[in-house]
Parts: sequence; C-alpha cells; structure tokens
Amino acid sequence: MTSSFQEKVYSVVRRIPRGKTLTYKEVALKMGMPNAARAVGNTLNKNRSKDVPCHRVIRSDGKIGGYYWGAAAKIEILKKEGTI
DNA sequence: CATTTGACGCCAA
DNA sequence: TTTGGCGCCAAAT
Repeated sequence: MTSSFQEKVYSVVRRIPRGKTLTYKEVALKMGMPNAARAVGNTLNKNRSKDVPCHRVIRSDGKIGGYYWGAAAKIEILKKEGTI
C-alpha cells in the first residue's frame, strides 16, 4: 500500500529522536498539511507498524493521545525512553 | 461510488 | 478553566 501520504507520515515520525515527542499537528505541518493532524493519527492507527516510533507522537493538548496496543503501553514506552 | 470512522485541533459558550 | 461542537483529512466499510 504505502500511499504518498503515508510515506510522508513515516518520513517525519521515523526521524523523531529517542526521548523526544512530536504532536500530530506538528507531524502534519512538516508534511505541508497543517490541518491534516487527524489523518495522521488515522494513518498510524490503521498501520499499527513498529517500523516507526509512532509512540512518540502525542496530542497538542499535552495528553498522551492513543495507541493501537493501548495508551498505557504508549506511556510506558515513553517512560523507558526517558521522555517522561 | 457514497458514507462512516477516528490515535486531532481550534473556537465558542 | 472545562465542556461541547465544528472543521479537516485520509482510509475503511
């Protein structure tokens, strides 16, 4: 599959360094689509791939957001990485 | 092909 | 400040 849109999402998310977190909006903004934050989250959810550190993408509100394997697991990973 | 879904974000009340 | 509603976008049904 890997549509052009997904390639952009992965390109940005994959570059997120360990111990750092980006918001869905920031990712969308880097793609050149400032208002596609929702589509970004939707793409990561459907893909459920570990090839990309999608757990480093959180909401702009400061909330954890979501995770295919559960938000709790997402938080746990961030803690292990030192983000929290 | 048309409609609904969903890991979002911002504004108004 | 907190809650509700509206707008946006791509993928799935």
